[in-house]
Amino acid sequence: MATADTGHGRSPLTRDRILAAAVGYADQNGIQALSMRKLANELGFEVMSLYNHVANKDDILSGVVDLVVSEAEMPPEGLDWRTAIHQLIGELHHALVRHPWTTRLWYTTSAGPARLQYAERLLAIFRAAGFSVELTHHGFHAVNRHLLGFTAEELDVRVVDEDLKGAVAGFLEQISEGQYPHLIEHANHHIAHPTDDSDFVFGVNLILDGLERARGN
Amino acid sequence: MATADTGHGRSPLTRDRILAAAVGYADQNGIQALSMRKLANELGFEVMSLYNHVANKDDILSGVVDLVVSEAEMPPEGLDWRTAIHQLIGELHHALVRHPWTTRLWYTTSAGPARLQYAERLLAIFRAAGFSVELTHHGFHAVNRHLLGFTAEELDVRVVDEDLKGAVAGFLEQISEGQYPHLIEHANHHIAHPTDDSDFVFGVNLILDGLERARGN
DNA sequence: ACCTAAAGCGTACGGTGTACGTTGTCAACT
DNA sequence: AGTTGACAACGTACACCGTACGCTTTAGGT
Repeated sequence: MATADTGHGRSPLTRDRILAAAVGYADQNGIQALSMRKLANELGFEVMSLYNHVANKDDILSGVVDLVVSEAEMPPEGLDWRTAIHQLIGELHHALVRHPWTTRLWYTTSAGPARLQYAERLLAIFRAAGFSVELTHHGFHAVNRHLLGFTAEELDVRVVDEDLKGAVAGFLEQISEGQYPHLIEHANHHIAHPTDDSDFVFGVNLILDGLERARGN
Repeated sequence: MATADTGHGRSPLTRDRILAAAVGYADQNGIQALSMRKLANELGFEVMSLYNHVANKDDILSGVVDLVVSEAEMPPEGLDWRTAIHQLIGELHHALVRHPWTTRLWYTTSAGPARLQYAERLLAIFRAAGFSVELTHHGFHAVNRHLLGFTAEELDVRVVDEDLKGAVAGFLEQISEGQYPHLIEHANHHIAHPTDDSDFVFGVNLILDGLERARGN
């Protein structure tokens, strides 16, 4: 036989197989629907067998986030620093959008190798561009916040989708005629100009421009 | 008797009392420890009695977030727009820090009146300052991202607290000697310069400066 | 004094994560 | 070739979760 098996006619369980199945399940049914039982069932094993390969559910959650992050390609060396940053977090942004449930897991899971590598690279780009440790610190966090926050809000709005006009504008007008005029204006802007990648880029440039001016050039 | 009671010697349950107790419990034990049973026990009632005053647990979670947001005082009218924004989100920042579990609930709960009022006010300040709908849109989201992201990261780091040196720097050096030099530099910066409100303000100004330049003055 | 509507109570159901003891199946060694 | 030991898979069991539903108690209006 080509692969080892357990005698039940299926290849053995693996941490990687478990994590991959978890990502697939979360993509399909949402992260809140993911349970150890359902995941085991998906894989054709019993629940407790998973625990031979992962420590616990938190371990799985941290693992899947890292797996998603690892989908983002690192930019090539030698790029202009602004281009490098745009490429780096653009890649990550797309990975997060492909797996929308990742953002809400970001701050509650521990960082794996892929996330550490991403952070290392982002910091390295700033430093190589001549920014001080101080400004690099601010830039790193600002870019991170933008990445996570933008993606979270984008997906927040996307959930409502077509119901935006009915649910938001209608809801607001119903709650109190004219009490939230700017909120209605804002909602209408969302309807007229759906969020896209150019909004993401705009936010990044807001930060990068500010950093450049902060170091005085 | 001064207040109506149920004959068991305690005043009747109320949505507000439930929400207040939930905030207290979450402050004490963390939001993940909050269950309907524990909350009922805290209040001296049985679980199902809560459901006479709140729709379900999600309703409670949305309610407590709104209660926390309502702690933030609105800035007085007539302020310089930048000062108004700094005051508004500074207040909100402090409210979120007082109840650290709020940030992770932000994007998963539905907005109540306090949150709507906050959004309305923030948008109004931008518009009154003469920003276009378009730039107001970007500004609103950028400031929001900063507020939520900064607070989340700040609390993330605070959890590790004293162990920062041992857990982060030590951990990284152990994982691989010199593989993450910039990450170590970054961690050391965190140790040497603990995050404080000036970092928060720096991030806000990065955004506001960028917006001002974007409209061309 | 009676009736009614609301609030509190208790039980029960289907789900969760995971500890623990048992069983089966390989790999290595005698 | 036979034995043994490690380890993966299994199944049961436990404590907990959110909440549906029916019953009991209470307060207020007549």
